[in-house]
Amino acid sequence: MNFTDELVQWYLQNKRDLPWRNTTDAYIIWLSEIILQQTRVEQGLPYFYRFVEKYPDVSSFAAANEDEVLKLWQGLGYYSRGRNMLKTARLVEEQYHGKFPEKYDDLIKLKGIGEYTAAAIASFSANEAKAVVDGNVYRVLARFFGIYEPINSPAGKRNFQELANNLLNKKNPALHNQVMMEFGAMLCKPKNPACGICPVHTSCVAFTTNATTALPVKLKTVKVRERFLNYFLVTDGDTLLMNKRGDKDIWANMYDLPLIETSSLLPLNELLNLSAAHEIFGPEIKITSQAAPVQKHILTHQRLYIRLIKTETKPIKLEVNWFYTTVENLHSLALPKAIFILIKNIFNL
DNA sequence: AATACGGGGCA
DNA sequence: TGCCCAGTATT
Repeated sequence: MNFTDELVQWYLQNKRDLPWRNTTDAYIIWLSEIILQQTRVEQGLPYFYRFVEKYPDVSSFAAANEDEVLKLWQGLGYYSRGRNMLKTARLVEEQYHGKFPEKYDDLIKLKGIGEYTAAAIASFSANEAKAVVDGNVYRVLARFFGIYEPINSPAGKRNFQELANNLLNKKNPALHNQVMMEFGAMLCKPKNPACGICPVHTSCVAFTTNATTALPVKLKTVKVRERFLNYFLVTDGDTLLMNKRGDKDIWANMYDLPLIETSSLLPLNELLNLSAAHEIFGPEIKITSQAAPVQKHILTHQRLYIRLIKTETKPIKLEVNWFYTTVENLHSLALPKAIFILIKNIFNL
């Protein structure tokens, strides 16, 4: 038996009894598929029952108002799904006279229905030969065939869809699609896959090369943190106040200036009214100038908004890592690029 | 081509 | 915490 035939046998013996598998009503399948987008079956199940009960057909859904739909959706997340459903129900009621479309090319045009959902509805309701590729299918294919191409790159998505299409059993697309997803959800799980009882593990590249935990590959979006760095330039022209940075943060052990970090860009007067500012300079701070406009500085994981505030007020208290140095001596201190840029024009560095 | 959009389960 | 879940729309 080949790969997919093995999985069909596994499926027939191990599948869950899920309510949307007992119908070919495109409307009911649509309900289930929208609810299950990025949502675990166990979490979506109670919502599915409530929606079917309240809106047994497209016409009743189309007659609902948005508040009502969103109330029923409450707690499920991704609320645009609910809003899009109402739009789609009304459009189907109008243009399809209440009969939910079953063809992929019609479905893909509807709000809230993308490639996956269109393929799912078309195959489950009318056995149209379209292969579904959801998170489960990505994982099963990446592992079994040992594909290291990222599943969330445009090229990767195309290639996995193409592979899924080639694998699709054209005689029974509905069964094939259910098999692939159920296998991924129940056995070839993201964590702790049950390879020991897997019917195809001897021919699975990931299993035989001990790479199940490495697959599928997913490009992680480097999440960029925003930080607002308010530096104070305390100088008489010949000396200035410096800070030696700690070893945990960016620019570890390098030198910058007295700093107040905020979680947003504060107006200058609000900044100077912070208790942090008062602790350093006392209640009366004389600002010479905001020496530079806010500078944007891009790091790999951080977006820094940096500004320099020049003051004549001497701090009433020095932090442990603060010290006065001469402008001459700046040449011997390791300054981050952003800090160097900030002060180079002031001291003709 | 990236990012926003949610809440929950799991290691 | 970080990852992932029967993805899609928007910028």
